[in-house]
Amino acid sequence: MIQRVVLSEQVKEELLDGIMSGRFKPGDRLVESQIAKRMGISQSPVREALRDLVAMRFVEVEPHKGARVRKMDDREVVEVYPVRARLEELAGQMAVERAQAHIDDLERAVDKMGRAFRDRDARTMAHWDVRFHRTILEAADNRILLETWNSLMIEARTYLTLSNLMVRRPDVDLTPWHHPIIDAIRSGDPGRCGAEMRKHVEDIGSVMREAVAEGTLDATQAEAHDSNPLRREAKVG
Amino acid sequence: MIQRVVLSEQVKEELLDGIMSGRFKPGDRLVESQIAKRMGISQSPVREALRDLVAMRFVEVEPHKGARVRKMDDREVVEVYPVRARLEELAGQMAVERAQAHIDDLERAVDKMGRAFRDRDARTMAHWDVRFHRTILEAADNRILLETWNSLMIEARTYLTLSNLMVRRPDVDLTPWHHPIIDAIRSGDPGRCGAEMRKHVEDIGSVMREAVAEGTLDATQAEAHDSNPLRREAKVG
DNA sequence: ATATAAACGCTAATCGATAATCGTTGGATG
DNA sequence: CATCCAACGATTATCGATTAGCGTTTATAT
Repeated sequence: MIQRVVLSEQVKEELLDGIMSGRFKPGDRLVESQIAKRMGISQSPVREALRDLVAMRFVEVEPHKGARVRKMDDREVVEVYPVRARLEELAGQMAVERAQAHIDDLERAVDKMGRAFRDRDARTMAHWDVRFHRTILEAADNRILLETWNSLMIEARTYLTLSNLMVRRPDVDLTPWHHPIIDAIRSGDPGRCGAEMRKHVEDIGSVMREAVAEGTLDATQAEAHDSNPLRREAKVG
Repeated sequence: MIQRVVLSEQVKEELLDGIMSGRFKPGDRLVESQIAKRMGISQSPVREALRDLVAMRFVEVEPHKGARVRKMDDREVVEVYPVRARLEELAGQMAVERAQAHIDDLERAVDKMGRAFRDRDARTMAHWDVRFHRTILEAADNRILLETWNSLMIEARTYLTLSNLMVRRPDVDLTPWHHPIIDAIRSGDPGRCGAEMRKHVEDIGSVMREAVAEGTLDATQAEAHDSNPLRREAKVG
């Protein structure tokens, strides 16, 4: 069997895609042996992939009990925004100068986001939304900052946010919220840019706080999760 | 063989202790088979432990080449402080109220820190220093914030900082730098507390920038690392 | 002496099998 | 009928062995 990269890496990608696409829903069990059989490999690489996903916080395992897709509880959904806000504030301040060269990228991302909104395609929208933010994070040119931000599972969370919003407030489009940031970058003022970034993220945080208050998150997120194992026990493989 | 926790977890602790204590130095190879043999177990749990440590960024692996203790390069040493500063600023703001109940803990930590300084014991000093900060992070009562902060390997970095400083500026004691934070908490003013936290971390960042500029970090850190494998190839096991 | 190629040794990556552990099910007992 | 306990089935955790990849060294030729 010819392979360009290590198997565990391929498995990780596969599972990640499954989680991000919603094929595996929060609470679904990820049984090593079943995944291994389905992919025609042994358990070891699957196990390693799962461990990686645990580190990335997409999956949780209990020793001797197994792995399941992690459910973001309400608390966590809300708690991430203050953290993100401060990180992106810093990024905005640091990035202003270097981001000038990427204004085209940023505008294109916003454009794609708008199209995706009109297509009611939350997944694509999340993709470009994250791309927008990541562009600025990268321009900040601080590896630790970027890695820290990446560790927050922004893409998965953004997808959740947007798909929830698309159901709950079908007419609200977050796309234009990005324009003040681009303007701030154009102005070249680090303080302003940081402030806009922070405000932007905090505003999204407010939106999510509403969603949690209304209790619409679970519905959007996990039809899958059910604490009663007799009624539903998702087996994936 | 009776065991209370999974083997891979024990291995992880063992290796972590080795890294933190400096028994394994940056650049040292961590050979699965040798560690396994030394601990009298098979390679699998060792492998898993290494993967975990990679996720924690204490170790790096190249496919088919193996694992080695990760070296913090100068850039990374400096880059972490702005990030930490913003996270702790947020923590300070959020924690003010709840931290009131922990002022005793904070003062005790500072006290222990001071004693450790007089004993020239950088390791203990780092321990209590981190404990001080972690107390505030926990009081902020935001799991994501705490996890994010934890992911920055603060303890290892602080140890590096303090042991470097102890050599380079034997008379400089960072302990009193913590008092303004305690005062700020006493005042109950979130803005002030956040500001003090941020300033504190940024000040330490400045100290480390100096260290890097003077090029004294490598000496403190890794006598071990040597890019020429013919001259030195650390084998651990 | 230098450059190129083949072969070797070391180590990680993967495999297939076994042991350990958990939750449940079914039966025995009161 | 309710309760406790033992055995079972499912799944993970670990093992020992095999396969594959990389780096170096040795062999060969120029």
